[in-house]
Amino acid sequence: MNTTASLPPINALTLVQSASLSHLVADSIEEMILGGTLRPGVRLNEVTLAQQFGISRGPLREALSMLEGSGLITQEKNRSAHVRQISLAEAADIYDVRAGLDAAAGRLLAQRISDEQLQTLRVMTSAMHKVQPDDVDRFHELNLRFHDTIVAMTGNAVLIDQYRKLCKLLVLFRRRNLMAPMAIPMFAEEHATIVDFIAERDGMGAAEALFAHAQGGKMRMMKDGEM
Amino acid sequence: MNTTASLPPINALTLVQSASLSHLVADSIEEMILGGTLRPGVRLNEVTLAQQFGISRGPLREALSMLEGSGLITQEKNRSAHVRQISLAEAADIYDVRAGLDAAAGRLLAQRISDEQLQTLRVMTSAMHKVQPDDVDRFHELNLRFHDTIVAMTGNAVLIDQYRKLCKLLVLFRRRNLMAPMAIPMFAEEHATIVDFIAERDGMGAAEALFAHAQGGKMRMMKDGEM
DNA sequence: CCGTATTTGTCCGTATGTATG
DNA sequence: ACATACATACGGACAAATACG
Repeated sequence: MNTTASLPPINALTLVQSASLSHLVADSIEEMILGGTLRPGVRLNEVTLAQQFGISRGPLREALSMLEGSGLITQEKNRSAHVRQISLAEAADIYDVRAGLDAAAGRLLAQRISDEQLQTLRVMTSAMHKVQPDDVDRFHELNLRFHDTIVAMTGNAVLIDQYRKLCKLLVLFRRRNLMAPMAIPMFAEEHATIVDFIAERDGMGAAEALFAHAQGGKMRMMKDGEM
Repeated sequence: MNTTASLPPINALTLVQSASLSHLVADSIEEMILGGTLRPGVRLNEVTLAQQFGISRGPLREALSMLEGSGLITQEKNRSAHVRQISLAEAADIYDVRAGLDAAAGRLLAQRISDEQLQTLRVMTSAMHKVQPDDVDRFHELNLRFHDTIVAMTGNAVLIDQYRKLCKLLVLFRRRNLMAPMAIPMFAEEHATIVDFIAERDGMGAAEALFAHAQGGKMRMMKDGEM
């Protein structure tokens, strides 16, 4: 039992006892970062954070160690931890790696996709075709889900893990993913093409299409960055 | 000052003050794992380890948290940490992801390689052609270095980081990388082909060749595993 | 299956050195 | 140069879970 007051902290850390406190807190901080409560560059004071969560410094420091490993925060010796800031150049690097993982996922999935999975992808692409041309947010969400689904369908836990970690990092990049409304139909069309390659079991074609598709996204991001 | 004895522990943790104790210890444990001092499956007792390093449990637990994040150890609540064991299926997954990163690296490098870098790669491939057919270990080392060099030459820090983490994980796979001596010339030839693609700035060709090359390695590994 | 020993998870107090205004 | 805030690390403590005989 806690000897301290342990009033209901920021998030409900209770209820789940399957994971250790440090894991719970790490997940909680991660949510706060990804959700925008803790913005990039924000300083993370150990005592303050520990008090907010109603825990001691020990588990909190362990949580910070984990978060540093996943790249969500940075730590320098004897200096406070900070929520990581991703520069334009770093974001470009992440985009490139993610493109590589996208391509790998497509290639692998083309070797092993089931009819049912294919059906799911088809439903997703048709849904994207129906998005209102000005509903950029909606399309952006569907786009992320489409690519995540392709990765998830490979069943490769290592790939899924790495891919999602990269996606999380991109949230730390300051610029919002601006997508020109007129680019939406083209994007939807590219998705359909990708699914076609996978359906034909053309791993190479799928990989190429996915990489090019991702590179297109990167280019738009870079262009925004220069402005 | 240390109030404890702090006799020279297993490794020399002193001298470097740029990183925190937990980082130093994490690196040290990582070395012990990769070097074979700590074999897969070995139980890691907190107090014992802490005593061996001459530190307290706090920093040691932080180090373990980091190592869990990089996949070198596993932790379950209320149970000792263990050096991770990689199953055949997991190794296969890792091989696939690494193949994807290899392909991505080749594709990126084809876009930006310098003449000097190209020269370096050519030297490496010619060195591989000259390896004695029975010197499997030597070739294996050159092989790892060749691929690491391609990745490193991209200058993409994220890619380099992920790639090397995956390579480390494969060390935890129990089976040694058996390579049939007769396969060596073929491997060397494939490397030469890959460099040719990169030299021609054919990113797609390089990616395909690298992925196929890596898949070949995976196949041999899987076959050994089944025996 | 039970009782005991071990080990982890967590907290607290404290000392020390490093950064910051 | 000084004071304050803070991170780093130590050590002791104890409950609870686990491992063991």
